[in-house]
Amino acid sequence: MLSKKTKYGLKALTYIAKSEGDTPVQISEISKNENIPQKFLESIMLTLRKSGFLGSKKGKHGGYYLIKEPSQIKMADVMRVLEGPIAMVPCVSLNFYEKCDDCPDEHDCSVHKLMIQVRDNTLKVLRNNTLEDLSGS
Amino acid sequence: MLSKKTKYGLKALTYIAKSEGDTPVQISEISKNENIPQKFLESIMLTLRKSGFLGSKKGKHGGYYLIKEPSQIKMADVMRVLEGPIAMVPCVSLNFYEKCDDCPDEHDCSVHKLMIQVRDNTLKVLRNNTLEDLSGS
DNA sequence: ATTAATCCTATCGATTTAATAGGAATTACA
DNA sequence: TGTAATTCCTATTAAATCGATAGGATTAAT
Repeated sequence: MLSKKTKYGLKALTYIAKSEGDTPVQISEISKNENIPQKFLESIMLTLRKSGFLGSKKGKHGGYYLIKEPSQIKMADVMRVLEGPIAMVPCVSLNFYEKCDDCPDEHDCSVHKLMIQVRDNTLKVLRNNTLEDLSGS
Repeated sequence: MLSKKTKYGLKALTYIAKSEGDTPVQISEISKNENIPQKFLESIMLTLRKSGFLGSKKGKHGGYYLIKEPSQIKMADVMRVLEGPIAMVPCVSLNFYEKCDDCPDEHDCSVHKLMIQVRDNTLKVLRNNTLEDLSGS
């Protein structure tokens, strides 16, 4: 299941991408229009800024803006920051690999084999889709 | 993330499929060979039996056996029983659909569009793979 | 100054997960 | 007939995670 954090984060990024204005977009505006609890969204925006997807301007008339072109923001990268690993088991994760406690040899594990296929197909989608694709009509 | 429940369940099914004997396979045997806590595995086997994947024999020399041919057991079906929805958001789930609280119109939701693609690709893999594929060398 | 915004850390309650406990029911077999 | 071995069933627990909130500190525009 996708966490609300990720869902809200994706919606917020899409909202900003669609805004296209010069002025930064405020949390309160996104919160209202996308029905996201404001305080929760605050913490998500903070994460996205610290991960290099967003820039921010503080104080009155402040807000958030994209740092890169929407077409350069891959969903796979956003997902990794907000949701964590894309793989369904750590032993097939490219960026968050961990050995399983119970598997003596993961090359001989049926779950491993299946989950590699799932990962590859999910990754294909998430690498192909950029923020531009999400925010396009 | 795949739950341990699902992971253990898949491993157990694979183990039984590989056993090929006439006698039912016991929980204690699976538990030892696959490093799965026995009591936990008990409850998982119960679920798999009640969902129609396994039959059981009680008492001494009892155990579990497959009811269908491994080639007839689709991973998508097993996953739905053990893990729940395959979709990452309920609003794109085929079998567990639920409307989102925050979306006035899900056809206008960027997350929705993306997650449909993810679901379709995941489903493709999970429908293509049967227990036979998992248990084959 | 005042107002309006982001920034930051901590915390809380609810839910889910992984696992365990403790026995009841059933069957094989000596 | 009795004992051991197994599945069956329900309840409980401990830990982790999730969604959200609290309360201010900091910064900038006017």
